[in-house]
Amino acid sequence: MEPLPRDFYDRDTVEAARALLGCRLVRVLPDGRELICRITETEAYVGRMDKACHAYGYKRTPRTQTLFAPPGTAYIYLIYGMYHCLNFVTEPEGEPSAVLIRGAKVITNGDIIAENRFGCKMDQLTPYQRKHFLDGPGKLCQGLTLTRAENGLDLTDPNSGLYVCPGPAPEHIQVGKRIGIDYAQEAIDFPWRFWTEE
DNA sequence: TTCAGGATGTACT
DNA sequence: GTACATCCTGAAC
Repeated sequence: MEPLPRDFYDRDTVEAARALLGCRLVRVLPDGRELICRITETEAYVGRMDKACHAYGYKRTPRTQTLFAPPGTAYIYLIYGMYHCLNFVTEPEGEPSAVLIRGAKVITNGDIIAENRFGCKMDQLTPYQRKHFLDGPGKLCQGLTLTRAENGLDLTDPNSGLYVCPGPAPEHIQVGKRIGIDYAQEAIDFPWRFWTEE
């Protein structure tokens, strides 16, 4: 399948966050194996005016540098010292904005993802582990072996190791406040989190 | 099913 | 030194 073009990301971040639900996230490992899942949960972050965004007010630091890259770039950072979060840069280059990928469902190679997450095959997981398999940003990155080494990858390049393909849009989309941004004052209440049960 | 606590490193004040 | 776009475990209910 063809990766989504740069145009897909070159637009309003909140729109992009909605549009990404149902799309296929493809991670190509160095050995060529493909881990594919369906995006089920996203959040929008807009540096121009959103206090929850790392690059709020166009703040440029070594970490936020990637947010100023062209749309369709992967922004991956370390959180809480142990986990990583995957984002897709959006809007025209120079507008530091991105969509956080918060959750997904496995489509192919679940056993490899389970190995990355828990060190065992899919069928060894407890019901709890299975139910909450990739329903968090840290879990997703752990399952797909995404770290800061993958920060800056070009999502429109099928050879980059990480790209996104179109998928069926979900029929029902839920909307709510974003998670874990209690410090962000008025931005706490922005309804910029989107998810689907499908 | 919910809850508290700890793990862990870096960015930035 | 403090906060952080988190996750897992184990105990209580």
